[in-house]
Amino acid sequence: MSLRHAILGILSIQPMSGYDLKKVIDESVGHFWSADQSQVYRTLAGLVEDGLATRRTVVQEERPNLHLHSPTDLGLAELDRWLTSPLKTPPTRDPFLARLFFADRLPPEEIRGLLETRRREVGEQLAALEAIAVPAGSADDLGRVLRLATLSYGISQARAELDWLDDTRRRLERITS
Amino acid sequence: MSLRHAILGILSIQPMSGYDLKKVIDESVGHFWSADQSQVYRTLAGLVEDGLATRRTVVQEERPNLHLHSPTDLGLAELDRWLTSPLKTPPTRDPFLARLFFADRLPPEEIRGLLETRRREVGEQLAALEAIAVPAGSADDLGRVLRLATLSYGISQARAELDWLDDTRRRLERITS
DNA sequence: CACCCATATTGGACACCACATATATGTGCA
DNA sequence: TGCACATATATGTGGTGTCCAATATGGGTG
Repeated sequence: MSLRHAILGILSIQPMSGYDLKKVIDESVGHFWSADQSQVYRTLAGLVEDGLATRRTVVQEERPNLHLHSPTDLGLAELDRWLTSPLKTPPTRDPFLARLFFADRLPPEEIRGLLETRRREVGEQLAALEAIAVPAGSADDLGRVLRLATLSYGISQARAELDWLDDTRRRLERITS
Repeated sequence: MSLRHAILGILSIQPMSGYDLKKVIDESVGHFWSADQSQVYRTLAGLVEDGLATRRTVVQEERPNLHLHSPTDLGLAELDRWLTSPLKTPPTRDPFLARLFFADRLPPEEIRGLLETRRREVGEQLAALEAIAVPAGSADDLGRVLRLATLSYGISQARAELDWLDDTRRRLERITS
């Protein structure tokens, strides 16, 4: 369960509501983490229940009330504990590769279609990553450098995949022609 | 739920028991798919229940009975349907990047530690991929080419990540020195 | 006026999966 | 004798997550 920690991390930068959190997750950390809206609220409730965060209700007259969440000292300690705990890498599980593995059941043009669709998707993904703006800051701001690094990770993986797609397409053409 | 389809795919190549299936998954498709043992049996039971596979019991005197599973025509049809159905790419969810994103809470040497640990892991992963033997076959066997492609995917992604790790480490050293 | 969108939170149902544990037995090693 | 390991299947439990839908209201567009 790392959504707890991702949320604690975001709240440690800026206290916010579940609604804001969902938006920040989609926009700022969406390239390496995602969360369902209802899961955000449930996780937030769990954090409060476990004493890792506090909830402050802000009454809004024209809107539903806002629940601003902040990490407690316990929450920040848990965040730091997580940051240095041994990390168990989740097993890769890639439906695209799964299909490609069994794709010899398909006619060659369908296989080409699989690769072309993937090329389009990865291209779009790459464009999206390159469009993400990281707030300006001094070049030696550690936080900024780290956030840029997570972005460039995605970009370099996407580029490598495009190269691989070219290679693979070429190899397939050689044997299906 | 794609485990169903991965299992149907494997069974379409060779009927086998849940026990064998678990081994094949770990050894042959482990670089892009994994499955818990109990999940394999449950999924297999589900496939039989839904008429996508049949179970043939092979009585063994000195061992527990073997349940050999084969896909039915319906199962093969479902496999082919899945192979060409629109593929929804699951959101990436990378705990390592999540940590790196918030790692400015840590002292610089801990951040270096994160990167070094990752470097070792990716290096091991790369070595494991390069060690996987793909059964020999003619160079124009479509299935073989596709299976090699899924392997080379993992290899190219791992290499790109090693390059990125070098870059990132260099950038961090420049600002924390 | 009707409709959709944005704001904001919550709950039910269900899927999938991991972890632990149970059962049964043969082989080989110390 | 005892232990671990391989073969082989199955269940219980709980955690994490998605999908869908309900609720409430203001603002903008057709």
